[in-house]
Amino acid sequence: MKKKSIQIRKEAHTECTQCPIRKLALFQGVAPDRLEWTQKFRDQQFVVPPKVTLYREGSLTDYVYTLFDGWMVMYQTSREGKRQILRFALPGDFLGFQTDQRGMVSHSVSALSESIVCGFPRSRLEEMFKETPSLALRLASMGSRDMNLCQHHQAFRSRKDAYESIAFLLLELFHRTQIHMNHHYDPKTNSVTFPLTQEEIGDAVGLTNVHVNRILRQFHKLGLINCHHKRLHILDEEKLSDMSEFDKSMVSSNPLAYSLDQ
Amino acid sequence: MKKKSIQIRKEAHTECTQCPIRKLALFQGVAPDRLEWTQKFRDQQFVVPPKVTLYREGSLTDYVYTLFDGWMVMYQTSREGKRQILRFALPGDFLGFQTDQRGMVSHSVSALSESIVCGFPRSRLEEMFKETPSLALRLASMGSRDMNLCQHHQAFRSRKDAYESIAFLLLELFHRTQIHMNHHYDPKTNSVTFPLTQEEIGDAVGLTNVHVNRILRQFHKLGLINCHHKRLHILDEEKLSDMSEFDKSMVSSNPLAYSLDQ
DNA sequence: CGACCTTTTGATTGGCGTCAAAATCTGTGG
DNA sequence: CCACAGATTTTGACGCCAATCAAAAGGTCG
Repeated sequence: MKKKSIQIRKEAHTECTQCPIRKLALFQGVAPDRLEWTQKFRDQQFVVPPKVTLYREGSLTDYVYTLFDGWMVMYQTSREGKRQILRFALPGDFLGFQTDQRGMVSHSVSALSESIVCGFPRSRLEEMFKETPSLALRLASMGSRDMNLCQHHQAFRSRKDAYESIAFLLLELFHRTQIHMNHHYDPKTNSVTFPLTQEEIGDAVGLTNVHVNRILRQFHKLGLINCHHKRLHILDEEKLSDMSEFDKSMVSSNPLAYSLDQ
Repeated sequence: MKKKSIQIRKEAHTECTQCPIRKLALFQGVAPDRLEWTQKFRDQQFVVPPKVTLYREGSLTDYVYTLFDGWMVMYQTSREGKRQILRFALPGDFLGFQTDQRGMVSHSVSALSESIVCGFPRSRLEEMFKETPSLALRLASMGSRDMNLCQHHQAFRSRKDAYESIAFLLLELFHRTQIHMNHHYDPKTNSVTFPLTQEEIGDAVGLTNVHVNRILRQFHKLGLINCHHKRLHILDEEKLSDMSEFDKSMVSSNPLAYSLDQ
């Protein structure tokens, strides 16, 4: 196990332009004066190199995080040491809020590609909610989106075969990538950067890498996708969407309760 | 399809002693004066007869609910009309907060046994959060518990075989029932009331009723459980717990972030 | 160039779905 | 209290999707 230590960036000021907090989903729609106020709480930015773990399941974390750039995985480790991927975190996602009743996070988070995260002291969350109640609602709403996705996976797990599961995951990531990482999207080829290995896809949808490979080859043969060199081309979104019952609205970044949104 | 209309109880005052709001998980730990204040928002109590739907997926609900008494199911309906059970709601559970980005609830809720729910206007949630920020945190925490459970199911879905899935569900319900429905628990026989059919179990864990039956018969033969007449006896919790990697802490009712709890 | 990771392909196995039918339980009306 | 209809449980035979085992063929990076 390679284990580099996490680097802490000095002087967050210079980073602001690179990663304007304004663009992050969590803070969208918060009034500008409030926004400045929340900036006070911003604590430290980290660079997390690939394969390095941000936090490990079972630990008592003092921080919650916002992912600024990069791809990360949220996973649990089974008794036998196998990695169970819960979901992939993309820029704008919030990490580490969920804990069990002892305050321990229930999953680990590692970087797939070099990632930049922003830490926020957990102890100040309540203070922040008091000042900016809409933030609490927004956090809850992001939680709802995650919950909806998670529930969807749970509900359709055994009804879905390998084709459906994989098609769904590809579309989910394809769309989520476009929402917050437009610079990675190439409209000419309808493709996005896609750093996952087939094994990681398998760990996410609950299939072996071998079977994932068979399905992907099929998709390629049928002219639905083209996936090479860390780049995913969607050639026939229509068909993929049909076979997986994928609904864009499920990955929308702003699932706020309607009556609270006005 | 039988379809009785939902009865609305007049004069909530008389119900207070029956279903003291003080005991509900959502309001545990809230200061008494605040508690009175939240009572203002309590709106209507409903009795939902068995098989009647409280709300249907895709609707714009004006209320969120707390389940006071009874068993309910949260489910989604697939394209082919099959019911996909997400989870079972037990007294103390909060229902209907999650919505998608259009404000529509993503699941339906129906009563398994005669149930009593308490409606709360969604439009007043923000107001309430402002007055009582800890309530927002508590709501988020309950959401975290659900999310943890949901994630667990998602993560281990394909690693778990039928034995493990069913053992886990039985233990989950066994413990959750004890938390809020102690009057249903019989320490003599280590049993609880258990209104689920084998088909409902199957819909929840993603197996056919036929296969659920085979597994339950096995469990019975091995002396692990005894399930008859709407009553579940746990005979060998040790073995069930081992085989399903069940952890009591996952269903604990008070999963509040540790650093916020003081 | 060599070690290691990832992708690809084939052969075999097994868990669970599907289909079918019988047995048992439940409750409702006469 | 019995009778009967519908729901639920139980059991058997058979088939298929994806796991497992094995091994070869690229790819990538130091």
